[in-house]
Amino acid sequence: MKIHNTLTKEVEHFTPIDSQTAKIYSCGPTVYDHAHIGNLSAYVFADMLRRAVRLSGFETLHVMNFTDVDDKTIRDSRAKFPDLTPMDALAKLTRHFEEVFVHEMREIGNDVDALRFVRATESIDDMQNLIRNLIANDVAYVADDGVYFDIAAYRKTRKYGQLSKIEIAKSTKSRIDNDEYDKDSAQDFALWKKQKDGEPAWDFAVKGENLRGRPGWHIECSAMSVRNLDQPFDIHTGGIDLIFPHHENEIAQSTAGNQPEIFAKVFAHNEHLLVDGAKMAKSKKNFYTLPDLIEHGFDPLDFRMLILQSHYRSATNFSWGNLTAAKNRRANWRAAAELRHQTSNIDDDGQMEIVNNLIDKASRALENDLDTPRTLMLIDQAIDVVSQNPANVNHFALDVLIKFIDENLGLSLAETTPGLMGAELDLLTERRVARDAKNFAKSDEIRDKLLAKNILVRDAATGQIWSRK
RNA sequence: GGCGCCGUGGCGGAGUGGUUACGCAGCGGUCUGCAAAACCGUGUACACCGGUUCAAAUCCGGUCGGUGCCUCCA
Repeated sequence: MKIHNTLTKEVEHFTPIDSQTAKIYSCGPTVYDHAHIGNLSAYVFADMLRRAVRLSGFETLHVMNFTDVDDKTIRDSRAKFPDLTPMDALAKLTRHFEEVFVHEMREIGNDVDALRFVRATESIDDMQNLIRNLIANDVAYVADDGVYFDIAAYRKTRKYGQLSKIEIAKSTKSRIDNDEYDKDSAQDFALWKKQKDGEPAWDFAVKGENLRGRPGWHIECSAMSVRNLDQPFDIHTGGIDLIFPHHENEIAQSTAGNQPEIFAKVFAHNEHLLVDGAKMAKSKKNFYTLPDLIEHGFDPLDFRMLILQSHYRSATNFSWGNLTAAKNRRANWRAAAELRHQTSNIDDDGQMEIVNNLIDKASRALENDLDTPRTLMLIDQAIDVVSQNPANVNHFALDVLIKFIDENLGLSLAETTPGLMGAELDLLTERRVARDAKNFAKSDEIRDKLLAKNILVRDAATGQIWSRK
């Protein structure tokens, strides 16, 4: 398959380093609140990437972290659970939002069972070992308030700024608290922060001293990825906003001193989801969450369809109109899938051949840097072929198509298109009898009843066809 | 200021030198007892200016507009 690599700015052929299993690391959520739908779109991308890698014949080992200790999780947990110890409060808040996150991931069709989740708070030892190693190699130093990465020292043997071409600070040893940077240039960043009042903290022995405190953000991902995937691993994913400083710093931490020079072979970044042409962000308050969408009457999978309709490297604009378009498209796909319950199977080799051909093309599109817009176009064509004439549906072709869609696009078509239940089926039969007797008043009445159950009935030449709204 | 990205029909969204993308919406029609369904048909789109070329939405230069990163951020 091919994938765009931010390191080279090119679409490259991809094969796993060990030629069999692709090792993927995705920067996961900071679990202090609901993710907004822009966050979620990044995870749809990560999920689609893993599916495409599998489609092209490789196994995957896909790790995603929970950032469950940082400024925000500490701030909110202290505010919400002031009576608990800082550590307990932190755990209580973050475990809750982990559950929320996993639930929402499932709802939007991401295969969480194919992921290995890792908590930052359960990887503290790995982070400390990495930091000790950096200190031993003179690319990190202990300051009053914590341990910092020394970019100037790093640049003596390695290149800083592979991804972002960021300007480096002229003065060395310039640093600020809280992972921060001077306005115009990259500066030393915190690897470890000494405990402040009321903060959760871990002991950290460095050169006979206990620097009790907690890890910086960047070191979390460096430690967790390498611990679970070894180094170098294949693909590192994230939103484009993580290119600098987060991924740049991960590379620096993981390639400094006596460590391998390559951290990850490919960095794959997704563009942002926009609202009114601007980036969705918590600080701007211009964001929506999944519960917002559900409240407006949309299914989480409508959101997935919306994301798939544009390429992951193009910024896409979110609007209710666009979401409606995605919803309608998905409804059309479901209506086609529902034909498997209500039409006779026709052994039409022509349909099978066309569908197989389109699926082939769709596979190639997905393997070509996740060309989902093109994939959707091809699926639309296949849907047309199979559902054009309800009297002539090749069920085998339809099943093959549904399976392809569910495995590679994650739209849960089979699951979301169950057959009708007893009472619903009875109504349908009643209506057919009424219609046959030309009792249209009654048949229309039953049609309304079914509509009230969100079942739409239409009368094709071959009989009634239903679909769920 | 530094480093980027983008401007396509009503809304989204592909395309990257010459051929209908596609979806949703709209419009016209067919079928139907009727129908919100289905089916058929339907859009002289590519920010602007200049250049290259037999030919440009597609390449080059410029202009205008939007937007992202450079604090945390998917």
